[in-house]
Amino acid sequence: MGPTIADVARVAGVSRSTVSYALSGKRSISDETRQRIFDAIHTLGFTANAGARALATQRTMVLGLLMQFEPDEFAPAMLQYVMAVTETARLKGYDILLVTDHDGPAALKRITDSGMVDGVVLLDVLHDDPRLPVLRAAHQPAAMVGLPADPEGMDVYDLDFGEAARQIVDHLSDLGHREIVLITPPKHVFSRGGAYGWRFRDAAVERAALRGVRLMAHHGEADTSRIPAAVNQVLDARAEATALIVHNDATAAMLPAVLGARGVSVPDDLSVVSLYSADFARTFSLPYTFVESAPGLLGQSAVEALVRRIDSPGGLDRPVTRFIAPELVVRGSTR
Amino acid sequence: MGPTIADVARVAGVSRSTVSYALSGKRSISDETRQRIFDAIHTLGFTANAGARALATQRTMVLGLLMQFEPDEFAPAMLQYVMAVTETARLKGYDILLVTDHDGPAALKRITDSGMVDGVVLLDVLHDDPRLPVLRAAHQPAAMVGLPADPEGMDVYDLDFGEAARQIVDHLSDLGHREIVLITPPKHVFSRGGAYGWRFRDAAVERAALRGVRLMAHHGEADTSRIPAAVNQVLDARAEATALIVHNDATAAMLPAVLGARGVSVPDDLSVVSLYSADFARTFSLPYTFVESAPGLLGQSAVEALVRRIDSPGGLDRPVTRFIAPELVVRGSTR
DNA sequence: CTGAAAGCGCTTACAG
DNA sequence: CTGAAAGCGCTTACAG
Repeated sequence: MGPTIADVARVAGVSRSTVSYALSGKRSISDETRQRIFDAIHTLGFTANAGARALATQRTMVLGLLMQFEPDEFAPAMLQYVMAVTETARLKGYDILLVTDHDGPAALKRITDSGMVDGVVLLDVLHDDPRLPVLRAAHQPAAMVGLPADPEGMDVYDLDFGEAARQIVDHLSDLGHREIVLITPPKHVFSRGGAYGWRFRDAAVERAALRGVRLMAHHGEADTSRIPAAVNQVLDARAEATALIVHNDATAAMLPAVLGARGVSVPDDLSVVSLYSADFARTFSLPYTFVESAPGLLGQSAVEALVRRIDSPGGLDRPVTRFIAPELVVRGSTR
Repeated sequence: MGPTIADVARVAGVSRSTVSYALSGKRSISDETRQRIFDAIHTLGFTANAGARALATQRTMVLGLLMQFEPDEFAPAMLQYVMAVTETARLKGYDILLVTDHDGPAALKRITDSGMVDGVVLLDVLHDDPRLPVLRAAHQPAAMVGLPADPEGMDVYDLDFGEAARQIVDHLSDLGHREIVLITPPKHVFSRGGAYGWRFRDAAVERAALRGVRLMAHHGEADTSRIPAAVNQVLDARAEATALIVHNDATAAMLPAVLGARGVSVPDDLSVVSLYSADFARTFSLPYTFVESAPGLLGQSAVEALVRRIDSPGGLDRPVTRFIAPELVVRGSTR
């Protein structure tokens, strides 16, 4: 195809190894020689072949990004992870192989065994994620977003959902609310093993009890077309509730329309707090007080940890589970 | 790292070439030998190294997907292209290298010159797209979604926006509407060179003139937080209008809330037609009559064309520009 | 039906 | 400061 390192060597009148060293800077080269080499590189338009380099160095400079677009998932939020991951990877010199196969374990095995990537980022890790056994067998560096049951040996980054729930309940309780409704992620998120669902809910329930507040949790509706009816139903059933916590992107996105149609004004009739990213709020023009879910920070942290681990193969530092501290952003939807 | 083809050969008691041929099926092998080979492969857990294979075959089985997440873009719609592209690629045996660099031409040159991919899919191609010169110089198979000024030598897939506009105008005109407002993509889409903006608008204007209908085009607002005000302003200025055409995802997503707040009921007070994908409509629970923008079909077609071209390097068939025929889906938001 | 060997395009000890 | 050579792990003509 394009020119090879041999062509550059010939034009510059040096050996291939010298060209290689000029490229990598791994040994000193006389100014004059280096000049000739880079001139040759320029006139030929040479770029090193990635495959050959990977074969020789055992490094592909590619990271795998494993995610699944569940058909029943609310996709817009996923995109923010993708953006953060690809951007951070590029900053560190890596490209991203995007893997969305329905069969996650098989896909992971494929890209890992064939040496296509130097490491993998797993998104939306489940409590008992079927990809983890594959990962452990593969002995590939990995970083994940989402807390598995057994994070041993893995770098895990996730929001501290428990703390997020406590902050929100405290905030509402401090304001005097005594009847709170919580809309959690849809049922299938729980049964699939999305731990963030019950980590948030259980902490909210516990904290509410501690503070003498009544908090009732309801599953959010997965089918967007049925969300308005579902929200209305919950609100009807809990007429005494003065505050609503929404831990579900799809419901949050539709809430202004639903509450508007219902004639409920926020925060006069109802205080509302949600959990999502500021970007998400902007896209959907959501005005609610919220806890930042920090997809950008999580994606970035995961990639940085992964790259660090790739760079120190010995494993200098032990793998960590790190919880991002949640941050409550008051926007005036509560009183 | 893992076992190599040499390990398999040794265990099976054959030569490396025989193992390779057993894998590829490119020459006949005795049943007994093949059995021994696959046994060895299984017990060793062998998977061919992708880099080595790519170096030998000049094929990486990876496609580059080039897209930009413009900060001012409404991202949710982008995701549907990504899903269609990755899914179709996998079906054809390819993986996807996701490239989102802000400097598109440089990124394209990088992955192309280094031989990381066998071909590229360009999304959101502009009228005078700076990536095209790079592509032509690279001599890499490519397929694009979005119509460039000069598609010569390129496989281009795009919706027939002109026809979409005509169908919509005809539909409204047939229903008796004589005053129509069109909200186009934001101004920056036009100045950036997103041809779909003016292809739709110009066709709508022309068709309206032909049918004796007044049609006023207004740029959509890019800043989501300012969309409600912008829509209200347009509607105030065109109080006589009985129909609204929305060619802007962000505005469409917020339209139910905006019209609801305004007390406008559809289709009694105003007929509404939009242009988006059915998936998008579902995500945002949009009830409007619309023309399907077909991101799934476009992404799939582009990948299939790309793979075809990769497989027939001679270039058996000439590159084509193919417009997907738009399809009007009546949902009862017009009368 | 099978094997020995060259080659894909790099990197990196080993020598000088 | 620079070069010759081996090696990374595959594939594929060339021979038999």
